[in-house]
Amino acid sequence: MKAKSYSRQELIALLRRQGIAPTHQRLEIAHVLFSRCEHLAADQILALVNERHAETSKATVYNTLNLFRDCGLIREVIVDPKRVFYDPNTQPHHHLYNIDTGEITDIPAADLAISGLPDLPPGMVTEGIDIVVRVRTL
Amino acid sequence: MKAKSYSRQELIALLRRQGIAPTHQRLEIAHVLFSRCEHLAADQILALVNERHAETSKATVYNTLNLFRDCGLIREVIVDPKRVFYDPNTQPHHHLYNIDTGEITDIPAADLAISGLPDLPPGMVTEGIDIVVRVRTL
DNA sequence: GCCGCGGTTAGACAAAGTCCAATCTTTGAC
DNA sequence: GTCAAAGATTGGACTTTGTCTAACCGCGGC
Repeated sequence: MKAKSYSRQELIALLRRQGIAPTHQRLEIAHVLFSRCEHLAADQILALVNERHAETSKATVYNTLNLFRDCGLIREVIVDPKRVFYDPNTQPHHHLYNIDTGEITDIPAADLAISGLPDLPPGMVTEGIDIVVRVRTL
Repeated sequence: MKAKSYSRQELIALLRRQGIAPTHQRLEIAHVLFSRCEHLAADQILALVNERHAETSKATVYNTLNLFRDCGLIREVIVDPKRVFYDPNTQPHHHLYNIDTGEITDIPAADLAISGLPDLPPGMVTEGIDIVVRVRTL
């Protein structure tokens, strides 16, 4: 849960390292994503980015999120069939999902072990293993 | 992977046991779901049910799937942000998801163990733990 | 036969996300 | 700094998945 506040220069460097041109809009979106440790959906990001003055369109938010995802800067979290959440934490970890509140919490993968997984069919590679612990409030 | 073919009477009994009135449409949908061991999305079920002669509407398919889900007859599988899949297998199990083909395969939970899960915050109960192994074809 | 109640329906609607062609920025070469 | 090419952004139309609604159907009980 590094709530690190990235400087403009750090964000620019972060994007350039992935070969991404650091446009104004992308920096705004990166700032929203990386300066807080939440799991945000596209519409929330759109709202946050345009909070002060509207300058980023819906299309750009989606383009940018997909770009960041493809570059491995962020991860998609698929727990709610209604919308995708984006996770700035790219460390191996899993999720606790509160069905009632919609709240998503990280579970570090470090101290977690899964045993007994079957062998993969030949010609397949594991992209990742996602564990979602679905909880309800009593 | 019981590819059991349920008789009409068995399906009726199955629904009645859950207090569900066995209407024609519900039986058709139950038949499609339980007579094959696949993970189907709502639109696929709609198409399959109306294959011979159209007699079930989109609204009824969605109503019925939600009803079956609430009664525990089927499970939702959330792996693809585009659509929910419905799983007639209610035994504890997890999923292998092929990102490229969209194919979903069951992983029995029996021989699988997870250790090191953190304690839940107080006042919360686990509804279920879903593991998704995302694979790619080489 | 008639009533009432649940189930079904078409179609309108909503929300998430994609696509497109026009326009604007960024960048690298000079 | 200037300029052109390449790349990014945009509004709005569109698609897809799923929900809602109000009318309608059908069946059991009387």
